[in-house]
Amino acid sequence: MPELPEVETIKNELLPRIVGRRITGVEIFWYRIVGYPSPADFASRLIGKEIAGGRRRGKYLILELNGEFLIIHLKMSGSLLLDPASPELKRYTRAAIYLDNGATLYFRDPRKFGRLWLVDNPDSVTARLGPEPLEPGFTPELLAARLKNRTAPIKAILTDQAFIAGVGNMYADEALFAARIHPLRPGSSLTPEEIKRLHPAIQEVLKSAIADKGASIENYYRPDGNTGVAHFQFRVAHRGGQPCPVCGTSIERISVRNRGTYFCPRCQPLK
DNA sequence: CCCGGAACCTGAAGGC
DNA sequence: TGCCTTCAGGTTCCGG
Repeated sequence: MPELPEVETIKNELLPRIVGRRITGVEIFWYRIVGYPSPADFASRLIGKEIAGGRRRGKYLILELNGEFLIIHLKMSGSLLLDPASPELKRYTRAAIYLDNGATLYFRDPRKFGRLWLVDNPDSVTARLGPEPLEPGFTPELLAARLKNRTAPIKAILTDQAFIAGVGNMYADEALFAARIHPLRPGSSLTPEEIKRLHPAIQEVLKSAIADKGASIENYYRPDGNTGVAHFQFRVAHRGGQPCPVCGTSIERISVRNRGTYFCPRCQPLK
């Protein structure tokens, strides 16, 4: 599932190959992946546009098209593939964007949750997002201030995109393990010491995963069709029943807000 | 404002 | 073997 490190990897690997290219054609194979405008307008307005640059905001990829913005969210199972070597990966293509150098950008998404928007102002899509966890503005003090008055489980808070942008299910579990905090602890109950551990833990798990080109759990592929290796570094995420790498206790799996949540009951006690 | 649960999807996995 | 059910999860929407 693409979270911040996966989208960052896609951005890093895709942009050098598409910036400066002009869009010559667009096909939509599943209309509901187009969030705005209508699929027909989306396609006709894209044709002729040049890809001038791009950036990431949370889990969104934003392509700049000289005054307009193509915004992409991969949700659970989406990939952006640029002429992948394996023809197998062209299955589940929901949209194709043809470029003036003969390359094709495939939007692959088996579960059809992904979305594409073509807008004049990116804020119309991303305005609700909280701070970027790897930007200087995300400080321990900001984290502490935002946790006040939050009674939901810390796991649910960390995956709330309005709280922090880009952290999803896997990296929330990894950060809480690194900070030795039980996922069900109410946000406002965290002590100053715990917040001091949690802040760098969030940044470190994200940076480490970016260095490993993302985690290939389920359907994550890089633009060339390769996978990432970050999941081999996971200490608790998706490791239910395996021994904790710190103390050997069996990793537990519980459900928090209907999301699979992995933690070590000994390293992350509820108290 | 904040919290929790349903809905959107479909392939994979498990039960019988 | 095969049908049926359940699960997975990012985000939005809705009710409390």
